[in-house]
Amino acid sequence: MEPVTMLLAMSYRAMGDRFHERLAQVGLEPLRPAHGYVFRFLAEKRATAQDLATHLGVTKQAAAKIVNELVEWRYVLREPHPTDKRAQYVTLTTKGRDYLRFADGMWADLEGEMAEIIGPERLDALKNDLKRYLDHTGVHHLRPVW
Amino acid sequence: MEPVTMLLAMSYRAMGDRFHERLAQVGLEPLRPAHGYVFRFLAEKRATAQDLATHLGVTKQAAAKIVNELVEWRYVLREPHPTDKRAQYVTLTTKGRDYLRFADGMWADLEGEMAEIIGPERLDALKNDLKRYLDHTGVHHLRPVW
DNA sequence: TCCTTGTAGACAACTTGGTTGACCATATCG
DNA sequence: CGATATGGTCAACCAAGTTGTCTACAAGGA
Repeated sequence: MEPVTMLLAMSYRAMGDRFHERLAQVGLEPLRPAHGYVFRFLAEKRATAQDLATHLGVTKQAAAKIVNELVEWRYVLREPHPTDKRAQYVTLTTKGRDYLRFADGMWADLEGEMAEIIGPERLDALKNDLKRYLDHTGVHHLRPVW
Repeated sequence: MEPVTMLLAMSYRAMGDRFHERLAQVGLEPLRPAHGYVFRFLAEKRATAQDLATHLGVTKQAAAKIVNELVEWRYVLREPHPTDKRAQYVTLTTKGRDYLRFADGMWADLEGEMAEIIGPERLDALKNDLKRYLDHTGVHHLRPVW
């Protein structure tokens, strides 16, 4: 029997691949997981590039690159920081918020698909088991660089 | 509730991190997942660099780099192909086989740890559910580049 | 046999997504 | 006010892959 590690990795990959397949079908830019992480972060609070860097667990330079891409693609825009003239806030555009809704819907679809296959009650049990494992091992935040 | 995708990714990462922690403790070279894949492949059959490339799902050049590292670190060695003067077989050294045993033991330990946390019967169910999902989505082989 | 076509492996240049280091302008604290 | 810390940018580097090219050998006809 295959080790759990493999099964976890493969399942994650399977879902991720299906996600990106559909992304490509819709003709969207090739967004990476890190971008999704940025969107979700920005949806909750205003943040500077440095805030994003901290949240993503990368250097500010790496975060700046990501922000640059997203600005070019019109998913986010920079606006002046009200009190700190060095800093700039990064905020979601309408396109950015639309993408986030779209992505959330798709993840939900994929999870629903899984529920159909293994049964909703098994899915629930599975999620609970994984959460208990994570709780025990003390992993609560995950860098989006996988 | 967090989406399954996140939970799968985080659980995989948690196990992987624990694995590499222990690797580092033992003072071994910083082997990546791809290396483990190579070992497991070589343990079963003799293979050329090209065979490995196909198995790993990367170009032969990328496979050649990996083989070079492993040769430097004395985990594998090259020997002439008996019938094809172009090709070379890559075979595990004793050090390579030792590593493989060590790694297998550690993965088993980590799985045992998970069994303790969520219960052996839940672990079993979880693995079965994931397998059913993978079966359904048609993912049977996974490239080690995650 | 020879000749064409295919393939294993090496070498080099490029790409991607990160890193470190240096710097400027502005903030902040004693 | 002055020393020190911090946000953002620029530039150089690195790691792990890619594509493209080349050589030597293999293999299957004509």
